[in-house]
Amino acid sequence: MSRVTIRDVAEASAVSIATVSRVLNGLHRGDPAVRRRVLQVARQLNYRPNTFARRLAKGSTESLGIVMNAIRPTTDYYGDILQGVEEEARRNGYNLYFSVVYPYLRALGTEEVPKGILDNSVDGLIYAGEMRPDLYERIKEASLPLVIVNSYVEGEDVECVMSDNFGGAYEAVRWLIGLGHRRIACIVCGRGEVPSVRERVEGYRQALSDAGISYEGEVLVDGYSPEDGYKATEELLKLQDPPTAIFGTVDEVAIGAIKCAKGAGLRVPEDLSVLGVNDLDIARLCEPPLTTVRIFRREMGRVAVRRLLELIREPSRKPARTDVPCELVHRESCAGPRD
Amino acid sequence: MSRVTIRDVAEASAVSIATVSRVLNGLHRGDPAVRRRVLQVARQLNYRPNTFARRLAKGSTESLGIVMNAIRPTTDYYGDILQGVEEEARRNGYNLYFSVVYPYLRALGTEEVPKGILDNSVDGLIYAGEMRPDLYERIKEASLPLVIVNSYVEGEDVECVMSDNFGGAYEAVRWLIGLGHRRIACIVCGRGEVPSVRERVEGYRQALSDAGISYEGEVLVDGYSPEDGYKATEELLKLQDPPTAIFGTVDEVAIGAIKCAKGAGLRVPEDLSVLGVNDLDIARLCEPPLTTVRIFRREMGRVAVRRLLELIREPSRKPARTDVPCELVHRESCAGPRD
DNA sequence: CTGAAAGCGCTTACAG
DNA sequence: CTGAAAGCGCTTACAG
Repeated sequence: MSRVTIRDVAEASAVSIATVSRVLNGLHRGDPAVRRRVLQVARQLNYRPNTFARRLAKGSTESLGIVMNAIRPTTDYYGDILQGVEEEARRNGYNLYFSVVYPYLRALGTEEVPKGILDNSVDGLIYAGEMRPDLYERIKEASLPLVIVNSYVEGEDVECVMSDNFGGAYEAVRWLIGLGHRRIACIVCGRGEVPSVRERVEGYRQALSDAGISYEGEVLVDGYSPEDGYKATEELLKLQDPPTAIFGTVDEVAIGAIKCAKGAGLRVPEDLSVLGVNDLDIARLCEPPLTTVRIFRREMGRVAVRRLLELIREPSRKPARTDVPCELVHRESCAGPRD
Repeated sequence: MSRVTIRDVAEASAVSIATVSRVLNGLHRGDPAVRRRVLQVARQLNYRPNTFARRLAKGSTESLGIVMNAIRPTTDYYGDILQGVEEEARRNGYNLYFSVVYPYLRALGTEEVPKGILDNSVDGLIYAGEMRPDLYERIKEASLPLVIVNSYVEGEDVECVMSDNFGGAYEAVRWLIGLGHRRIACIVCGRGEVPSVRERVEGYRQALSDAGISYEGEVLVDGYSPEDGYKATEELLKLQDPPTAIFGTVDEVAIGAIKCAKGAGLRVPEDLSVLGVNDLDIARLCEPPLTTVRIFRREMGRVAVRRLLELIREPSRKPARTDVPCELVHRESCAGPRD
């Protein structure tokens, strides 16, 4: 690219490269006229320092890496996290390397790990989504500072940023109970195997039991799609004691539940209340608009970067979990039960 | 991070650092036993070459940058482009720097340009979205190889990757005409000021004029949201000769149009056909599911990387435009007109 | 084939 | 305060 180096600037300003370096780094304490001259020459020559030389000399990369493990990193969920991470990284003067872990590569038995992320080109790593064990091992080997977003590693002491899944679910279901509902069902995505969903289910259970309610309304589904929610709702409506409200552990299944209910001739929310989690864009657009537990995804991304920078500065710090609070968003898919 | 250098590996294997370097780069032609030994020692020592030293020595960065200019880079549209770019960059052994240009920074008068992207840390740049003039100037100054996705710079010779907006719109509207529609309206997002929308409108017009139809049905709206589509449709339905079909230049406005029509007591598609462009996730989920012109966003991202690598290898190549073909996706929001 | 050495473009003690 | 010099960790002609 640009072929002008610090040497060119030094010659043209009649000073040493050391002085140029100092001026450019704001470390120059001498004659202001010299300072001004160097700056002007640098601008004139369109000088751009070589990042790699600088990093080699300084020993720090001034870069972070983000790795996302999501079938599709383009949904609101991961996309918003990414944006939060980018914002906060930039605010702190860090570049950001972006990479994706493709689940299908694992299926193929490939050990593919993002090139350049584990090879010293980064001061620390943010990992969003379910952690792959092989990757975790490599990160540990490299003793790379790490923050996981929206997941963690069972039995390992690792820094992570989550939303307050338990609290959010608990509040939401308690509110449903306050509306008069007793028969509240729960659609459990991914068979409840993922931490975030599991925690939401726990919040749901706790709210019921704190209210002295016992109701057998949990349905496990494999995925996270409207179709999954649809099927689960079909089952639920066949129950001898069908629910008056459904808590979907994810907006998508809640939307599938609405579709199914409407197809069965039920009105939402008059005949059936439906509640989601996440507040994706579609939650606002569906009919009726979905009442849901909002998760502050960008904030989670920002917090993750802050934690990571702390970890980089103080590697001995004990890893901890940070919960970003949720918020119940009232829209039109919930009301009191009729009976 | 890792403190073991090529020198350590050399000592432990009793060879020179030159040999280690050759072995590690697959350039070693000597004794296979030596090769094996070096490799083994490197693994044992958990040696990771310092990327920055390597890049400084080689003179190439093996990195690309992607800059996205979107209010929210997390929608399907830009998210999918990003994923395509990441895939193809990785496939070619390149790291990817990610950055966002925030429109509000421009509004604030800030000249904020992604740090580290223009300062030699990248071999080339992919820019998705509307190009900011100040940024374009800086990229030109740095003579950084550039590919723009989903936009271009008026009057400048710049490599770009677009979807075939004209062709996609043309085919879609022609199909609507084949169904028997004559009064086909068009909701023009962003007042038609953005290239992609403008091209879609041109395709719409051409299809009408090729069929000998003249109908005054274009409505300009400011944004790209369902609300914009809703308002536009209110206007259209008040017309003395209301349309029997509406072509939304973007899925979101098409969805707003459906909502408005249903609210006004019209059935979709029986009383009004609605057509979108993009095939976002919501197109499948709304009611009725939206017939739309699918844009292959990931493919656009992949193509952009290929073009960029060509440009890097052959900087004298004349910049050109690549169109990724679209595809009409038939769902349930369109039918023949009643009258 | 292999090693000693120069060089990539910076930063930063170290003298002066 | 400022310059000459060493050093960051690699790659790669250049000799041998």
